[in-house]
Amino acid sequence: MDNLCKNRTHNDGELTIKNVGETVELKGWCAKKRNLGSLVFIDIRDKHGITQLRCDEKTASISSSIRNEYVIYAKGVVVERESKNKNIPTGDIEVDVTELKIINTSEQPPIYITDDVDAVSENVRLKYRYLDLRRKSMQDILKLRHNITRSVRNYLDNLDFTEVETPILAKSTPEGARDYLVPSRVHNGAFYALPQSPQLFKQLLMVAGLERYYQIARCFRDEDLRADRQPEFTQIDIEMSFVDLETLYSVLEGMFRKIWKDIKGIDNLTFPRMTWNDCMNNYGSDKPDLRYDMKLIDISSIFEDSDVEFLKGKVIKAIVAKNAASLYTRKEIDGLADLAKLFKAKGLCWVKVNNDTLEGASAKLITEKERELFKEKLNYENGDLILFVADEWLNAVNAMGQIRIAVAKKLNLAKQDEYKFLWVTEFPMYEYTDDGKLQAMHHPFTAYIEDDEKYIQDEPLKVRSNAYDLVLNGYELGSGSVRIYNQEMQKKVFERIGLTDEDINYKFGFFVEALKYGTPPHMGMGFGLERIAMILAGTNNIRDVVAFPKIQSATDLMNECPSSVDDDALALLGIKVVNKE
RNA sequence: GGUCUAGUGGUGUAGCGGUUAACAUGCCUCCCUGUCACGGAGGAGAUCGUGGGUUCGAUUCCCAUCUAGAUCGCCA
Repeated sequence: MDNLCKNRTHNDGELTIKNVGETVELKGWCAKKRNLGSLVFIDIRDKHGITQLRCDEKTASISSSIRNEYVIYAKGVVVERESKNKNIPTGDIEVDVTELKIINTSEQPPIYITDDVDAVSENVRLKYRYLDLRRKSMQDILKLRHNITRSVRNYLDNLDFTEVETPILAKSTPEGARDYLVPSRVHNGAFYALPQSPQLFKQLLMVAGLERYYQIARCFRDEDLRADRQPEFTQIDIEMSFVDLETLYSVLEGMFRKIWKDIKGIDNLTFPRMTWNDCMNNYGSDKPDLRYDMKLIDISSIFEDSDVEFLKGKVIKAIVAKNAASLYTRKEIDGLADLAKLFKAKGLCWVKVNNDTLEGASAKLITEKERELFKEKLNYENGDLILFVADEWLNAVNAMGQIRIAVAKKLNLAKQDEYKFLWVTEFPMYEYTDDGKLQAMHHPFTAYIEDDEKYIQDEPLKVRSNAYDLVLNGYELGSGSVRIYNQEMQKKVFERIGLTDEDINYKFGFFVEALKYGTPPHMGMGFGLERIAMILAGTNNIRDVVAFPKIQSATDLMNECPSSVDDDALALLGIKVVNKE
């Protein structure tokens, strides 16, 4: 067996017509065997590619017993093929095998290793992830992730950033997402929490004087999963001291320019900015997909004096879906209405434009006089479908934002290979929870815009914060903010959300303490690595860009975690499980 | 926790109130010297997710449940 552990002379993707005549030794997996009787072709595969082995009578006894996914060794001479395969780089040659050995056998694989992903259900792929990852497309994605982080590290290293690892075992924070807890053996009844983000640590590194920090940081959130959300994920985490916001923007834009240049060869990215308020008004979303336009148009003024009760005095937002009238059946429009209702709108109005007349359920709501203004505002043409919602401002924009997305999807407006970044700026500082309590929209260490200080007491929703998101193609890539370094401002922010000194001390004691010791002005941002990878890989499923992902129930189908542990282990931790499944 | 969708040989699908449960691929045996998703002949392999109900009869209809996905809530 020993000689089977020797190096191979070549990998399985590099032999070409230039190598003809050379004696080579290859190793890899049997990807496919084609048995023509006394002549057998075997495709040997490693991470570099596939080479065809030509096995005749000399090796018949071995070749006959080789099955898919056996690990094999082949020695032979590179020869030009009689019939060539233009589809693979090694298609001009084959190896005329003189020596063939089985290094390892394989059970019949539950999945066939092919790049036709649809050939296997995702659950089977996830259960046998190590086989799934043999597929070239999956290995390409792992390399893509590697290339992203490599670009990030290269870029930030050149700008004098220091990568620092922050703890995985940390202190539970009482706000935000649910924490994953880890029981302490030494201190029974006490728990570590896995970090939701390195937020507090990176700010402490600014207090410490690192000035420029980054980390490819693993984060954990015990919340329900989504197509773009995993309970553990990786954040490109960045923080800077002694810079202004423009500098931060340009550093971060430069990082994305480098990533896209390195990976896609694209160097014409632009980074427009829009305030949160404009964004909500124009697109009904704080993460709009700008690959298509179809802005929300405000037509409230047209119906100010309407006799129709549910239009009068309401905020009315409309979209014009170009040439969509004939594409939507009544039933499909009803589906859109259901969607609008799901987002708290009371209903959805629609009209189709046909020969300059308005047709459809809502046409009768619009008087002759209003029609002129309607036409002028919306600038519609024959064949267009007009959809609008009348409601309170937030409900109207939210609902129409969702309608805009749904219509764009049906009309296939977004191009796969287009990349539209957007900075969304000036997020509100505060928001109300469902039970009527005021809370910080981002986090309570975010600085507000000083001009708005006058609103804090009486009109807190008008206070804008120095928080910003970077959005790409409808995904939130990351968010960040200018942090509070001024004790007075911090006090005001805490006070307004009703935190007493006691609360503050209990929740953020060590952190607030640290900020008292000469905190420099600082700001930063965190980006979801998986979302970046998803977009670059052209997938809309985060599991595709994670080597060993968890499914919607937060379990791992391969290693079957989480799992119960034996009573001794629990006793050591002072833990008793009450409702054991 | 809510809503919607799906569960049929190893894998991917079809089907239907009464079928020998179909097809492809994979697997096994045999034939084949130019294949490359090789081809040809034959064969094995499925209590149709689970439990109840309706029915003379259920894989099919109904209810429950489990599992998976999408989504709302949630994700400061």
